[in-house]
Amino acid sequence: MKKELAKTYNPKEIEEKLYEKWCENKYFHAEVDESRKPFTTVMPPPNITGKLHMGHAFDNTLQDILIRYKRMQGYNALWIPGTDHAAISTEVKVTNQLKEEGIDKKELGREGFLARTWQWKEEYAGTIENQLKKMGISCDWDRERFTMDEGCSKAVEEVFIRLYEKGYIYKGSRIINWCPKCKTSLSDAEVEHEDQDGHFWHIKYPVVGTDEFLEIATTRPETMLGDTAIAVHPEDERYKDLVGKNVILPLVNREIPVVADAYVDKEFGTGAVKITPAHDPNDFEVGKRHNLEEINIMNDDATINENGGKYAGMERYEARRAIVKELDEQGYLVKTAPHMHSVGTHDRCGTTVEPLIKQQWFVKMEELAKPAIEALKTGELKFVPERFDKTYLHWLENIKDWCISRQIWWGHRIPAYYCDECGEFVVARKMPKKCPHCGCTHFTQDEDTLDTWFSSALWPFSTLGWPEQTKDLEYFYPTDVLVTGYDIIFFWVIRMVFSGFEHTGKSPFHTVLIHGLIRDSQGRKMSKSLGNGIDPLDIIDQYGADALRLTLVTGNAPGNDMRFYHERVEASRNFANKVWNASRFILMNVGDEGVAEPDAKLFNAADKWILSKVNTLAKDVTENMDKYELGIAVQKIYDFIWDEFCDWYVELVKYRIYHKEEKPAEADCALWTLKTVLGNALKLLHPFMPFITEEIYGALKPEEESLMMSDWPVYKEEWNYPSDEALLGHVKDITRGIRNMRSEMNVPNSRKTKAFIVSEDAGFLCGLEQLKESVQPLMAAGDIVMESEKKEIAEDAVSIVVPGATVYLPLEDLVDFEQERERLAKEEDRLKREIKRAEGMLSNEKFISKAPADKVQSEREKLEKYTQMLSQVQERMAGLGGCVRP
RNA sequence: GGAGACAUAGCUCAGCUGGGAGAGCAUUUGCUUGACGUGUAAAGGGUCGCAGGUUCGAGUCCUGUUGUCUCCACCA
Repeated sequence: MKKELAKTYNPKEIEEKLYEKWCENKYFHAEVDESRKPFTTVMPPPNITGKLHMGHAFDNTLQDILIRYKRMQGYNALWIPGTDHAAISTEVKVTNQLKEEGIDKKELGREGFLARTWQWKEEYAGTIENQLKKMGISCDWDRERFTMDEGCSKAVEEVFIRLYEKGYIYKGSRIINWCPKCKTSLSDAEVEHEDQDGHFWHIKYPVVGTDEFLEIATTRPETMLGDTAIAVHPEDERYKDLVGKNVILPLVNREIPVVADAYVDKEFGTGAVKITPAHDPNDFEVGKRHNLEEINIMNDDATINENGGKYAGMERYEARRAIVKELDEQGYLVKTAPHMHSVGTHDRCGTTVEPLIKQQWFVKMEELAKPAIEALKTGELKFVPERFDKTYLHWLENIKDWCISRQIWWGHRIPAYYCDECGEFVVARKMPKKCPHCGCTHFTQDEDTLDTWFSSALWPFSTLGWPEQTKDLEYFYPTDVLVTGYDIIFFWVIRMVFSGFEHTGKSPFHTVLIHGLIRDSQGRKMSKSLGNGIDPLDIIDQYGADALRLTLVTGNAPGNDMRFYHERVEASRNFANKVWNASRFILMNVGDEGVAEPDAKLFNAADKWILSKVNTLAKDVTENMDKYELGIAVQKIYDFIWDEFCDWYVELVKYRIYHKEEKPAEADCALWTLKTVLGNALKLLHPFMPFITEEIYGALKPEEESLMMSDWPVYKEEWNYPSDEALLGHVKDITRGIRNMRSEMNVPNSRKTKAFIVSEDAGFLCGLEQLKESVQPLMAAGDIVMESEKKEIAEDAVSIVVPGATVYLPLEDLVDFEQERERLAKEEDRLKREIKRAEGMLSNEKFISKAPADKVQSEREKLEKYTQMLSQVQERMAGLGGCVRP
């Protein structure tokens, strides 16, 4: 049953239909099957905070290419999709949505808020699923997961309890990053440092018992309300006498000691530092060393609390201004200098983070990090490209304990229960019956939830059933490749790796394929605030999913960022159209009844050449795919289809097709080869452009069920035809030479000329003879005359010298002999230079002795070739000499 | 302060383990050739940032240098 294809490719007509077919036939679904090898990957779960952006399209396209490739290779390919609850981000979004409706989140209460957030989740997870489907993503929808679904939640609870029981999770009062807007603690990774213009305020403190002053400098004067010491360097001569003495804290009028601590940099500022243990991580450490009091001066919303005396109730920057003003009025402010400093901000809301001392839950990282470091060193885990090893190792080797508790509602609640009587807590799977400390029977669960990355860290195994030892887990785990952007190596990749080792004893994947960011045409990050984001669905709507996918994977090296602009998608769309039309031509000619495989002896050189080419292409592409060089792989396929198959083979085949009646056997060779080579090319292209390839393949081989489930092409020894490749190489050289000449001389295409091809190579002439009719139109030749030596060729002809042959085009009146002579002289010059170069290399003894034999050999061959060409040119020039026209 | 990346044709970028510089777009000029003008044939355009080094040979490896960007880091 033959299908008619439309004149231009219209993606909309086929994409949805094909995706439905794939789903209906369960092609994306994988089950345990011991007879086959699994290939597993888990999708980095997109946040349910909104629609997918171009980065997601990129990430998922790469994964889809790999999974489709492996599926065709015969692996039992499993790709698990899902979404992430994105704790803080989602909570912020829902809170804002409520605010717009005039509802305060607190009014709703925890339960009400969670119910509302689940609604949000349903809506957005649906949108995301839809978007992924439009992109052609072949993940197993039957296994779609959510980081807060039952199974993932169970895994989270189990991990928390196990880590607690092993002593890796502890509750402690430590200085943490606090977001005053979201009113929650944050991990170090969630804090972004940005340089801001600020001030350096120099303040002098009276030294008790003297009339001296000690000058310090600070960027955050409001924190002086919580100062409990001044620190100087122990070897700082300037301040040696002051160590041990006290100073008066201005405004507050508290006496605080001067301590010596090596943390202080003598060269920086005044060399004396105010110490606020409750509001600075370093000061906190200094405070611990010197047993200093920790005075918390701030409320959770970053207003000053009752410890701030008369500043209590003021917002932090308001307090700063008031304090500076007052210091100035009272003569304590020495000077104010502009100062650029780094300010920590919350990566989700941009609010300046406040370091505060809080009771929080932490994961002790040192031990957990060890196997993750080791894995990279032993090769159990590798990054592509390798340079990300350093990023990974640097982070792990300097890792600090992970603050995992968050003071928000949307997330996994911490399984710790506090006794209502004595306040002691119990970590347990269920609410305990009786307090082991006091016997009380009433408990309250910890209000905090876990960092969103705590659950995504378990994603590669929680989605396969862990903590149960399921068949899925046994068969599909460890997964194979993880594809993700370099921006979440710290957040996610590292945490998955150490979690994998800790809970399953294995690395969760052997390879991490890292990609970059998609930027706009000017190289800027796509962001909501800039409004420069491009919606992948808009692109799909305009150009089709395949064009989008091809754009995302072309011309990009792993790990590098990419600029996205319409011209690139247009180029991809044009390629899709090219494939479509070449296929249309083939389908029109192949006919309904199909073509039987001809006897190999009947193939002509062009057939063998293209079979040989597609054969090596399969081999090369496979190698590139295995090295994750997807951009190189697709470039080779693109070049093959367009430059070799369409521009040469299809053209070379037309003569035989149009003369089918006379010589049916020859036409069949052409048709069979067209169909076969196209089929293989479609297979190779399929992972990149799944829709168009599947559609065409369905028309080309209606007897087969599906392209996506067909076999990946492998190299065949019987399709290796080196001599035909060489012959076609010559034919192309000659054709290009003729076209070039005609173009230069402005010969209209309608004017066909004879072409005399003179060569001493009988084999070549014989091969060419076979292709004569096929090749004639490409050379715009009315006839081709082949001769072993120059005979009766009109004097008024131009000559084209190619390796092994000279071509004469009798262009009669068009030939300007002066011009022809000049051209030949230029050619002679060029060849002489080439010969000189080759001779130079070959006369270099070191080259002969040190270079690989095949390089030396190829230089010799070049020398021979050029020498021969030179004599052809010179012969022609001599022949021309006798007939100079006045 | 530490680490990394990039610097190649007018623009955006490829170039894998070193062996005569490539693509797409843009520009110029032909072509209604029975799949495609979303096409086709041709042309112009590069001291591969700079300086050294290793090598028979460097866009590719090493060192230094300049410029741009990114990440990490507690300099108050």
